[in-house]
Amino acid sequence: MDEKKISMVDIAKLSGVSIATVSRVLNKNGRYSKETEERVLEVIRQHDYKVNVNAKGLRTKRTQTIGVIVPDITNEFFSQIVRAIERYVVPEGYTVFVCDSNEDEETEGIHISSLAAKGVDGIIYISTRGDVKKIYENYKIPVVYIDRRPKNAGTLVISDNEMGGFLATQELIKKGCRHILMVKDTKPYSTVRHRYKGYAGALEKYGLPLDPELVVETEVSYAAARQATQEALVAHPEIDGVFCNNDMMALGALHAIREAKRKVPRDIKLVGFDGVSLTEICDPPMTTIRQNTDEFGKKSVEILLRRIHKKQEPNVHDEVVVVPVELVRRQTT
Amino acid sequence: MDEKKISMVDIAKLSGVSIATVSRVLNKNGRYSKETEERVLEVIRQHDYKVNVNAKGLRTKRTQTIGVIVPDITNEFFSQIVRAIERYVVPEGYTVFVCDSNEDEETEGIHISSLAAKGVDGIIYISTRGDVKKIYENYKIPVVYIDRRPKNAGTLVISDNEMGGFLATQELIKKGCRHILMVKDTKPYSTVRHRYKGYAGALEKYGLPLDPELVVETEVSYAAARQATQEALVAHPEIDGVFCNNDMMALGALHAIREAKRKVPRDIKLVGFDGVSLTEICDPPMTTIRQNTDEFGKKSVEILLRRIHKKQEPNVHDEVVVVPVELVRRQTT
DNA sequence: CTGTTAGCGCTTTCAC
DNA sequence: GTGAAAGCGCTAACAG
Repeated sequence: MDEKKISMVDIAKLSGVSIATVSRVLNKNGRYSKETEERVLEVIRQHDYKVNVNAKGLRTKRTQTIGVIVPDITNEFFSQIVRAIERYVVPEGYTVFVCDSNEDEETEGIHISSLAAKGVDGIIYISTRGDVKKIYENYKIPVVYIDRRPKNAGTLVISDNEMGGFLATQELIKKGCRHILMVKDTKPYSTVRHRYKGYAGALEKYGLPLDPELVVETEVSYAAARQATQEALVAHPEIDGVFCNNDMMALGALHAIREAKRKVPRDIKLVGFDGVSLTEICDPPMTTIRQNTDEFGKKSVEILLRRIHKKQEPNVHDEVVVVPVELVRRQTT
Repeated sequence: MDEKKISMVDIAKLSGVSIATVSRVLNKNGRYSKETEERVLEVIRQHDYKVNVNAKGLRTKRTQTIGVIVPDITNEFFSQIVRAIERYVVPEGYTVFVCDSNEDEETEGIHISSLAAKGVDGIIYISTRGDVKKIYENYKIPVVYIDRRPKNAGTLVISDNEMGGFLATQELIKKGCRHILMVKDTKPYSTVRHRYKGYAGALEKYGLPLDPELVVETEVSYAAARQATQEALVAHPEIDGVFCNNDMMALGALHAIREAKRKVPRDIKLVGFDGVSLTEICDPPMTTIRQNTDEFGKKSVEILLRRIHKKQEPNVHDEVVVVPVELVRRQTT
């Protein structure tokens, strides 16, 4: 009834071999006969035996486990990344610890040291910090940073944010906008800086002046962006295009524009950033810059696993993978 | 430079005591003097020592780890639950494995056996299955089911879905609706059944007929709900209220109604279900039934930890916690 | 091809 | 109050 969990010793006894042989079969290390293999495997199957990952990890210093730290799992953009990471890592036999930092540096620290204590084989990290401590130096755990680019990050996978800002702004310009408002996040993330750079670059390329009054900073939320846009629209009635730092903010802008009795896209055109699902289902569906979250997952997993398996000396040289973004043209431009 | 990871032996040596003592102060097991404690703790702090959870788990059969299985992490409702679970479990020293089943039964199975192999102390499980295998019987891992109620689930934490259906329908009736369309999910989940029951119950209570033609089943997506609503509106122009199985579907309905040139809430009123963020930011903001995801996390963690700590004999009696829902009145009613 | 054996880092009797 | 020592379940020499 309450038989205790079956272990390798049991399997060994039941199949009449030594535990070493069982271990070899399990790990496909060779040096056993076809028949032994079959017998052992059969016994394992019959008893639904599973190796104890703890014990294994204790010996091998591998846990088949990775940690993922995200700022906010309820943000669809981040949950998409988590999902993509899972998609690529589970088939390789890994399980993922998901840690939500709540955009809080201290919480991040707690998560990191807890992940270290659990002996994760690697970490994928979207950092809230501007400057990251050297996790690899401290814990010898390979880390891949994604999305944001903090100082001291070694390996990272990021979107081509500058190109995104450029494409968004260019789209507005090509559709006839001459006075383009950019609604920026106040946070000093690299993503924000790069998108702004793209915005400025596009203006320059098309010979439009960069009016600092048309660049407003605001907290990254629907409500804040809505209000900021509303105020900007009052102060600068000439605005005929808006580029927002992300989709949620763009939705705020959309509603502010509507409130101001201006028509989208007739009077004012609008582009968001990220490509989350709300851009498809808002009214009208929104033009946006889509980030390739699947590729984020794929690339970061690929690099992390390579490092874990030491095919590449960890953090010997920094590696930066830039994932292309894509303009998704819909009905706000 | 490449000093290997510090272990309990090192701490013991450095503080001039035995490893047994170090272990005792670490676990606050008593039987050591105040001074020893301070000395050991100081050394631990200086060297930023962290216990090896693997080794500890090997001895104690506890990993300070729980698994959470969700159907789709990119669905805000589920990611909110994950977040709430984390919020309550991390302070207790646990880390959570998040597993996305992609609404697929086979994937769920893979996750479960992988979680078992990792030796999680417990599992919180939103199952896609109608009937669940007895995880506790097979693996001796305590499980708390949440949100959905599959057959054979022991302990579970669910919303008062029937009450939700009732409240939604009652709200529509009280605002004057007489022909209320219900857009249901086709899946046979308990949540769907109960919401329907509440809908029917409200109609009955207020003496309105239950017209089977006004109950349509559709895939759970924005697009499907939009189309279903559109068709229903054509077939039944008398419809003056719509209750949807979830918010995403309600948004589809909202747009179908607008497409049909009917005004919300003037001509047709609308209530969703879940209370995700889109209900606040759609236009007009939507009346909905809010599920208390925080309470989901809190209660399920509470019960799970109680079982893990054997304060309660696991699954001896089934326990059902029903979390109240709440009508959030906004501008679609 | 197969078995023996020494630990991995920790908890927990059992002595003192 | 403290230490010695026996494993937890597994891998990886090493010896045959």
